[in-house]
Amino acid sequence: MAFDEEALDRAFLALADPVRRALIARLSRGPATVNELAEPFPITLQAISRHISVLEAAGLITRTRDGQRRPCHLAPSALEQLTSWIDQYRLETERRFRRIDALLDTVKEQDQ
Amino acid sequence: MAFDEEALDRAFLALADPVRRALIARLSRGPATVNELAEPFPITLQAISRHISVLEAAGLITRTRDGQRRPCHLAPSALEQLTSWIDQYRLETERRFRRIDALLDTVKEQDQ
DNA sequence: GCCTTGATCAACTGATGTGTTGAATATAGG
DNA sequence: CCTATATTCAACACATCAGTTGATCAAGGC
Repeated sequence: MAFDEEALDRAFLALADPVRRALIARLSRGPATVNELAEPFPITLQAISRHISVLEAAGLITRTRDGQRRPCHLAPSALEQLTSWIDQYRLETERRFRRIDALLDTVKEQDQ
Repeated sequence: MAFDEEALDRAFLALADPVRRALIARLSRGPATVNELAEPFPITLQAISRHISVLEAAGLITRTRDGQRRPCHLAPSALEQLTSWIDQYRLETERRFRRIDALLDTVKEQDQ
């Protein structure tokens, strides 16, 4: 289930916020409930709840049910798809740079 | 020069738009001017010019000068920093998953 | 049943993003 | 010089985002 354009929009937009990135950092160390996630932040629980919804809609986290709690879990496969998207262009550019360097070396050889 | 929080905001926000991602895809195949970049899109040149400014402010592209043209070049090192940011949390999560799997295997052994 | 706790929904505000049009700047080229 | 080309600036409209407060829903514990 590769990301379509709208899913990429949602995923990158989700990462474009320091609070949501901090939530991801926290979740990389293990699952947590909404209350646990909200605790370190100076903003309301409702604001954190909405940040979590954004991360979930972006596919970056999943949620389970534990009584009245809704624990959040990081979704590493979604993160992996984002790095793949970025890397395809980064690697293409780096390959191109290497080809240019090689060409310049060839010209320099002929110059001698 | 690692990305600080605001630089991450700008970089991920820059990627959270299909036009800007298409510009990056185009630039991965080589440098291009504003006019060249704008050509495939149904929006105004000014809108593309601003998208390019966003990419430049995010550090994802650099610009040179060629007479009246301002060619754009993709900056692979900035892309690399973004994948590094994502990967630190993805890899931590995957390590944690493996530890849990190993623990479950141990329990299963003892159960037999 | 009833109150508490965990979490979400709804409505509103202020800030920011994305597009437009029209004007301005700067370099190229005859 | 003068005009055409490449690009940007400025001002505006419209949509979306991030935060707030107040109300609501759902599950637990007694």
